[in-house]
Amino acid sequence: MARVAKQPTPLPTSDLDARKAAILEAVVAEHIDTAQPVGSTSVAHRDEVHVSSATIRSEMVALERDGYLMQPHTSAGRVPTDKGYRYFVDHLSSGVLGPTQQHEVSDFFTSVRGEMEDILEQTSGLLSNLTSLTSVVVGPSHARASIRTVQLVDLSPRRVLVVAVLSDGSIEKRTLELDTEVSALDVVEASSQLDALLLGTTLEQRLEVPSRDTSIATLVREAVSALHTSTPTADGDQVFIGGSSKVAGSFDQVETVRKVLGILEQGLVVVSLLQDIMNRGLSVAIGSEHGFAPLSSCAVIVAPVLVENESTGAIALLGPTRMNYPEAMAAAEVVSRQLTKRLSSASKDDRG
Amino acid sequence: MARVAKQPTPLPTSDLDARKAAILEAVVAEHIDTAQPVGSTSVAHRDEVHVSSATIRSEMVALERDGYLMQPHTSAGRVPTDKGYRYFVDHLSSGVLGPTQQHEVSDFFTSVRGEMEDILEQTSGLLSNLTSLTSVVVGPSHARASIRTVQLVDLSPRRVLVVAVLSDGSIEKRTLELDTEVSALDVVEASSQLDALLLGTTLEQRLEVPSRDTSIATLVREAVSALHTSTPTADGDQVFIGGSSKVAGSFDQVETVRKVLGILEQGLVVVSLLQDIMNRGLSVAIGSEHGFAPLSSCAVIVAPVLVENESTGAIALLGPTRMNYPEAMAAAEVVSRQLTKRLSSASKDDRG
DNA sequence: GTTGGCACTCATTAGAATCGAGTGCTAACG
DNA sequence: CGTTAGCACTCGATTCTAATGAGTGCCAAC
Repeated sequence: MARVAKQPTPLPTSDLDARKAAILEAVVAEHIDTAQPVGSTSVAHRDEVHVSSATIRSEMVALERDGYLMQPHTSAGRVPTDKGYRYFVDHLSSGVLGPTQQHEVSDFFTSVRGEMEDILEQTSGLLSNLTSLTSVVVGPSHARASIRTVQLVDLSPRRVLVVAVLSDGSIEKRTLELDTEVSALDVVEASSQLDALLLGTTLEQRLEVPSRDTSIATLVREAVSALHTSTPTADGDQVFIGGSSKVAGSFDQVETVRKVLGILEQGLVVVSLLQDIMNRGLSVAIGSEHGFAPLSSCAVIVAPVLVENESTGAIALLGPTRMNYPEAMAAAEVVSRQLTKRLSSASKDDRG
Repeated sequence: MARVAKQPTPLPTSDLDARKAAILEAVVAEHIDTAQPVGSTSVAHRDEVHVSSATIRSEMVALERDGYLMQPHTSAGRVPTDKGYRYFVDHLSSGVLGPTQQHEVSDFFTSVRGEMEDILEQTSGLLSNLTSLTSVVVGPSHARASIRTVQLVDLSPRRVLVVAVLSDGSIEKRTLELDTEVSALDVVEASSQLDALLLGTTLEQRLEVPSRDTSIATLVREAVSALHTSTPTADGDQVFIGGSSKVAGSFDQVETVRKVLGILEQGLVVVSLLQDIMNRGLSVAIGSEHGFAPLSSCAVIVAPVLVENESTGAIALLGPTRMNYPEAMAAAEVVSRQLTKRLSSASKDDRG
């Protein structure tokens, strides 16, 4: 009972002796390179271990028995299982970005300009370029940001635009379609009432609006309720997907490509998948680990994007389970750090 | 030597006799259905023509000689060439949407709510659903819209947000990163100066800004220049792409899928392609017609979206050259009309 | 415990035979 | 003269078989 409280059985599934680990590493690395089942001799020719192929073979049957490897069919090489990749990721891989790529990242972050949305979108492209994987960037949520200013703009006698500027620099807008015409003066008056009313609140806060019946009061009420209604599409979150064409380079079954793309099209599904992975404290979800069947041949790498030490956004990489984990994880890690830095410096002294 | 003058002659390439046309139609229709080369007997069994397969064969050699059909190899059926599709589109296809789809469209447009961007994005999804093709929706340009309001919002002592509301309800924002701190009062003052200065102008108009050296004047100057700088990403145009997963369903070569997706990722390329097609007065560009080699196995259907009788936006469908033209063209046509109607009713009485 | 040797497995490849969809040609027919 | 039935022919696709060889598991020897 000392430290042998695993499952019901005390099999030391989480630790392999050094040689098994080395062999597993070799198999995974080789398979990532070649996308082919790898045999005992190819492992012997690498320099992770220096034993004969026969020895490797006998170790491999052990690794297969314990669920780290599998054979597509008798007399084929071995392929890592999800569990095998998991061990590789947890114990073995320690990737650093190549110097070229390091440069690419720092060049990017020193030169990128413009609004947050643009930066996030371009970051997504950067990640995808670095790794040849599809990337997902979820922008920081605006839920916490408070309202700095609200303004009404009359576009036409019956159409009024509500524009709210939040403390994080983002903007929410809603168009009101009115039943009756309003005068420009009423709009101005309602606008300043609104501004006073909402200043400092967040979009999530519900608040009591005096329900008088003047046209100005009606206008104010409608504007408030419109602002508090989230838009039908993205739930306030901004999702940027980069390099979806990379999906087609990752799988050779066109049907798999179609499925994965179909999922990527549903932004909300992707966001909640990432949320789920992060909630479970993972940074990598391999194959069946994320419990999302249509993506069972994919692995997802997630890294949080912190603002004021809270994780509000995320960057993710999506690719086949046989992706280059060290490289991809390193890329995600460094980009996440840089992006966090960028966003923090932008928000560190906001006037809430 | 009587009528044996083929090439440099006034051959009536643009008109086929009725039977040839019927046969061509049958071949195209069948090939759209089956994606296979179609033989003389399958044509004979359809009811476009009622002649024997032998007759059809001899007509087919003529159609092939004239470039409407081609054989992948001897002893295979015929496949339409781009020219064949072109004839089909110009002379033969006359599609109407099925009643179910008509309903889907009108339901959509009666129930869709929200901001322009959301509507455009959802329209893109609708089109893609209707046709099983990838759709591109290019939002109306804001170039013509005049400024209704400009406001400065101080986010932090050194960061000021410029928010411009345009007459079409769209918003442009720029963040200014200042070298020196500015007071909240200065921001307010600059804001009202800006508003007065820019009201009624468009983003394209360059205007003289008095270059005094007060901190307020500097702020105003920077704000104006920021607004006049277009964002690095989309050139003011908004592009919405829907159903990119449909690409994977349209081609069975994964490499083709990758190429097409790669192009779709470059929004600007797509937009200029659509522009080019429309400039040439086409509504359909088939295969090599659009002169864009990477998409030579694709056809593009474009329909303008009019605002105040000017074409400022566009909707497009992209698919394999063997797409269902009648259906796709009908869908593009009706959605374009509905969208135009929607946008016109929204802007018809804007206060410029 | 490690290794070389060896028999065995089985997907993949190559080649040969066959099939058959579809053609082009020709002769007969109305 | 246009249309059609008949027929020989072509050639990709399919099927089958045999050969290949990468890779394994086992065992005996080191």
